[in-house]
Amino acid sequence: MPELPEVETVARGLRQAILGRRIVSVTLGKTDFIDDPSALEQHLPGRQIEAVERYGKFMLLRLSAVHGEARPATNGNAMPASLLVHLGMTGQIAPAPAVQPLEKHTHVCLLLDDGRELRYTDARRFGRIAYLTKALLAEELTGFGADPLEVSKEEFAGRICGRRARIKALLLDQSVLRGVGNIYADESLWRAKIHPARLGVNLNKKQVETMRRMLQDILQKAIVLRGSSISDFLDAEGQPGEYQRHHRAYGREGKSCYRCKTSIRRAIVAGRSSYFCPRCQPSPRGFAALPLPQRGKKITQRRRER
DNA sequence: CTCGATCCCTGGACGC
DNA sequence: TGCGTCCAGGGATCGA
Repeated sequence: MPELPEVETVARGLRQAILGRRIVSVTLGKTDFIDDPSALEQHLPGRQIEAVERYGKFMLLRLSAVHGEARPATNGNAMPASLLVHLGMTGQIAPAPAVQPLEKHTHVCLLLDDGRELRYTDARRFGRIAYLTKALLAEELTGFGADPLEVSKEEFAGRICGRRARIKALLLDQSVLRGVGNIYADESLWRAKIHPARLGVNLNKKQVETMRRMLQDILQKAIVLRGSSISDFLDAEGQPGEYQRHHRAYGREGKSCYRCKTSIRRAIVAGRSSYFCPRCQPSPRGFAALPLPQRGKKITQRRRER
């Protein structure tokens, strides 16, 4: 669930909290989501966290070179490096006093030089952590698409127009745009009044540009509100975001459209639940929404809104 | 090139 | 109360 705004929020929090700290030691729990667990234990201690960056849905902790002791500098392992962190669905990363009891599903603890630990918890372990040298990082980041916040009108059009894939699939494709996930795809499609199942090739220039502007506007507003907390997203200070209060489509099946009062419907597009207004966002020929679930379902969520 | 299906994983919602 | 089932979904992978 963490998408661009949530990851940006976490990265900003981390920047405030741990910049300049040195990693003293590494403790690992389950490691099946870590590229090379022993590389963390071997190469993180002694390095300083010099920067925290976001790249799409990834966070990059930039690490200093290892200095001091003469170390065999094989494979550039004493050189500056990065810790790549993807939060997957349920990943959380935040500093805590080392004496504080561990949350359930804590799988990585980086002891810092100020007595705190940078802790990574992830119930579902859909996240990813990797220690990467400069060369490996460069390789890792090739093939990603444009930053949706920065992408120009021309480049965006170039990446959408002419494609035979559904617009929803294109928005979710990290090699087209980096950082957009299910929530912000649906929200921006609703704002742009475009059905998620429309094909890129069938959208006109004006629609594609509207799509880009709505996407950028929504992402910016979501960052200001520190992202959306649907189930369990918390930022680096352990605070939930507020943007879920502004959702107009995502998760609103059966509720009325904020523009026209028609019931929001759901369909599976690009393998994901997609929420849209059947009136504001007319579907392509022959594309049917899922039947509305009978009353009695999702009482809790229905009541919780606003 | 694009598609859908499948897997990974756990907690929470739901039905009986 | 408790148990089984389904769903959430980013990303990798595979076959069509």
